[in-house]
Amino acid sequence: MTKRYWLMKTEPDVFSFQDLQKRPGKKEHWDGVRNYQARNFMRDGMSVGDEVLFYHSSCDPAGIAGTASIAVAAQSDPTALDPKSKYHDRKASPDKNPWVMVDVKFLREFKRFVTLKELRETPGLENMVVIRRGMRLSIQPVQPEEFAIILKLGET
DNA sequence: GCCAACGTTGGC
DNA sequence: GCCAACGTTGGC
Repeated sequence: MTKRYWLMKTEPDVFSFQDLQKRPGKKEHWDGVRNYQARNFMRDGMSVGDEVLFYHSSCDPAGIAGTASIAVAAQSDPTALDPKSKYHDRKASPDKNPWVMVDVKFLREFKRFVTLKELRETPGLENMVVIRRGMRLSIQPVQPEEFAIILKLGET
């Protein structure tokens, strides 16, 4: 299977790229996704080895901190079944849990944080999902050409 | 803190 | 199955 590219959003106050780097094995479960479109990307699209732009949202400035990879493909998300979790879904049950998570592994921190403003201004990124008005999807596909352009921005 | 955009919920 | 109300996201 060919490698795919993704963008994954997180609020750095909750879980940042630096937090990921500090985790054992630099890996963490990407749990708590409760949107079907994002779930479908994880479940149907993501494979081990896919590369991810790690996006910080709801902060100033918003933008991409670095890259990660998919370490484990979609698996059942146990937080949906945990009444104590803030991601608990009362409609989910062990034999019918609609929610999945993947494991994400820290790959490389950019030399330079690439802001959303810069994404908007960079030729070749005009069709990126993340710059679309009103776009709230927390997991988005990224074109290989877009990924390459952003890598170059982050490393120079 | 504002508010536009969007997804979800629930009454009918 | 429609759609108004509501809640959330997230840039500014």
